[in-house]
Amino acid sequence: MAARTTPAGTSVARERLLATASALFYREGIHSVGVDRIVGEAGVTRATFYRHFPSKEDLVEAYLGVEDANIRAAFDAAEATGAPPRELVGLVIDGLAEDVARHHTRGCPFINAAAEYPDADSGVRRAVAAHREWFRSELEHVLDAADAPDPRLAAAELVLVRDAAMVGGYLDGWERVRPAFVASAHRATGLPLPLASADAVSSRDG
Amino acid sequence: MAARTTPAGTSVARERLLATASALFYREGIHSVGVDRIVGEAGVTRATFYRHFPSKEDLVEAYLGVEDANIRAAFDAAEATGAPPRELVGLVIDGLAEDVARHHTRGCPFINAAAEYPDADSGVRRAVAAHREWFRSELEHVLDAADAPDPRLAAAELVLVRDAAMVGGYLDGWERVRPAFVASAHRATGLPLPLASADAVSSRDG
DNA sequence: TGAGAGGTAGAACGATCGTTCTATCTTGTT
DNA sequence: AACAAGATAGAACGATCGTTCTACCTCTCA
Repeated sequence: MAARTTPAGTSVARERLLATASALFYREGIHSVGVDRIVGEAGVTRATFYRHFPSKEDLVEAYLGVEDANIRAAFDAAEATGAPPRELVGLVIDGLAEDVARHHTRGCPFINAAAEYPDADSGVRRAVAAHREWFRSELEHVLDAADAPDPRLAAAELVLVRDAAMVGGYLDGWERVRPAFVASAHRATGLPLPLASADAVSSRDG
Repeated sequence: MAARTTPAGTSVARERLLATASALFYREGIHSVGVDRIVGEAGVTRATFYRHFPSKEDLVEAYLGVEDANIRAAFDAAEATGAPPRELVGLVIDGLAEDVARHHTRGCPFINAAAEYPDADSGVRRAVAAHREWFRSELEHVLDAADAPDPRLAAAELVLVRDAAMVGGYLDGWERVRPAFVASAHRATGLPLPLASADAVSSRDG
């Protein structure tokens, strides 16, 4: 066999394509962004594109994979703080709020993608479903460890509230949504609100 | 002047176009549905299309106008029952749940449209913003009449929860989302839960 | 050093996008 | 019956869609 100029499955061209496409897909929607735009802004040619991705849809799935990995990493980081379970719930909620406020100002990448892919059997929708199921069960796990009264219902409610926060943050502005999000999220856990967090809810934070 | 074969601004062709496009836009997304599809399924030709709508985007805005009118009509119907304010809140929540369960199984038309129109100044996004603002203030009005403790916050929370219910109903299935929606919605009002409604939450309903 | 394979370049494919064209038909008024 | 004007028909526009083509370049290993 022959030369491997980069580790298997990666290359600078692939990285640039994925990073460029991720930004464009998120900001402008998927069907609105053509392959010409992507290869143009990534500084590569169409042939290079199709050497790394069998089709545009594979690139879309890779984009969702990046988003999925980012969120998993954020959870891992929160858990790595070693905070006690009850505190971890607060960290997670704060982290979700921070994420919506700073990074996901154009809504949820998965919800937005699903809006453009009506076929539930498509690869994109499968990726969306898999991500959402992981997210829900991860929340349930965190809530269960914190002795929440009904972790399953609370996790489902948190998913709801977080979905809404991303949508509302995009369409109505985060500053208008933040109070409702914080109030709903903490109440959804079914856990008593720690004083420090209660203070954060009403006055400081950003 | 000359013949007016139909009332100003309407015609059977226009009605068919709007009805057909509304169904297609909602089910399959906006950019995914071409003018060919629309005129084909509506049984008219392109020239007819462009005689009634200056461009495809005008048709999209008309589609959102229909959705907006439908929801306003539902509110009017609920208010026309003459139910006392406190009961009206329950009627509205039940109505929203019913709507998600039966009619809006592919998510929220406005949220989905916004996912495809990143430009906040576009006509589509303006229509989305106008609808959302009306919806929020309508909820606030209903909650205020029912003596909710904080109508403004409660309305914002209800919008959040309803957004999430539509998204979640689409992506996760309504039966999985319903309990979380009902619980979150009633708690968001800040009002005590009437016994009859509490019963409905835990057992009956559909 | 040259063989060989993966990466890159840029033109070009057919299909479909939203839009516009001219010609024909329908309809109420004169 | 003749006319004016809106509605309809169907071909056709240029632009862009996702995809594929052949030629060239740039490496590692024999």
